[in-house]
Amino acid sequence: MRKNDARTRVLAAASRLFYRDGIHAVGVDAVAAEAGVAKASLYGNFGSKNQLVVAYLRDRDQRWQERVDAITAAHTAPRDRVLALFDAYADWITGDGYRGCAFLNAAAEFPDPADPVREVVRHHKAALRSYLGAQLRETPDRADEVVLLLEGSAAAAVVAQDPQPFHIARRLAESLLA
Amino acid sequence: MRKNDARTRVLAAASRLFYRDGIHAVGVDAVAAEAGVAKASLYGNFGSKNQLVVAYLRDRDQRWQERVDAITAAHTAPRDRVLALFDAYADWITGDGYRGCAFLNAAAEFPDPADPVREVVRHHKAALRSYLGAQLRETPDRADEVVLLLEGSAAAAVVAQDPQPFHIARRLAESLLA
DNA sequence: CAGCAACTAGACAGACCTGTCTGTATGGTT
DNA sequence: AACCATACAGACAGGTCTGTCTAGTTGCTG
Repeated sequence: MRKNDARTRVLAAASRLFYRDGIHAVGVDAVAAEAGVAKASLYGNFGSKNQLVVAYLRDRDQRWQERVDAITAAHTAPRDRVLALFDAYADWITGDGYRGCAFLNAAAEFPDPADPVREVVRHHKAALRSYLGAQLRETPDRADEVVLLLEGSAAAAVVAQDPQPFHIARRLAESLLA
Repeated sequence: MRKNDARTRVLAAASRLFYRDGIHAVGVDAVAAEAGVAKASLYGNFGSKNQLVVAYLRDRDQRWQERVDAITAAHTAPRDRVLALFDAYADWITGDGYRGCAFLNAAAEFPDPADPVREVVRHHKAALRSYLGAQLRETPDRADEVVLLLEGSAAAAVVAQDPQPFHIARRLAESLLA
């Protein structure tokens, strides 16, 4: 087996299970089985379940940044880029298995603000704010408002099980950025 | 001990612990101990932990409705009533122990949309939508937008540990309702 | 070819979980 | 006064959790 292959597969399995079922609800045995990997390899690579959770969120943050970059590349005007984000979020719920923002879900399961998990969550949200701030640098207040619309629609879509919140948010964002 | 006293105390203890630490992280022994009640009384009154969780959320929903009614009573104009909601939310985070919306947190811990827990969550959000719809019945689109702003700011405030999201959302709501 | 790092399966300890059960005490109602 | 629903404390069963450990296997590298 190639070096770090076990690590990669554990991370992929953790991402699927933690996101789908919730973090506390998934044991390390389940992650190892889903990855097709021995538990010792999981502990050898990550040290503890908590560190695996942090790695899972960091990985997800990185993949999210890459997706945002891909969306950015397809448009030039800041306004189009931001609106494309709403479309991407709406597409996200259309494919099944939508469970909302993995970072907000993790924050719900880890109450202590000093927990390393919460630091990753803050980092992710800061990155979102930073991206929007860069796109809308001439109207910084708009960036904060768009963040609220994105977070709100992601949360509302979980309950509604429907992309409509994204459509409402997008329409509102359109008029905000007019 | 008076009839149903144990039930009331269990519900109060569950509300404290489930909200503060998360539902999966709190065992029934901890709830019984916090309530100063025997575990058999807990099971006699609620049947199972899952049913206790449902009762906890229903109770919270009811208390929330009462608070909203109190806020409503202090204002007459629909616009003032809605804006007062944002103020109440901002006050909420100012007192410590803020952990966001208990219903969104519960939804994060109970992934199955068919779970009774999720039904209570949908009921709560429908009540919020219904309240705003009644206040803003002449501009129903505004109601959906205000819901997004409230949900978004509640979620963002958890991560930020700061009432600023509520201020931003309130400012945006003000201009929406102008 | 030898050695080493990373993998494998699986048993194990110790803690915690939910839910049940036994047996006793107590307060309100008839 | 007698009864009964409800409360109590706490042991218990059966399962799952995290994390460790043993022992054997595989595959790259010098």
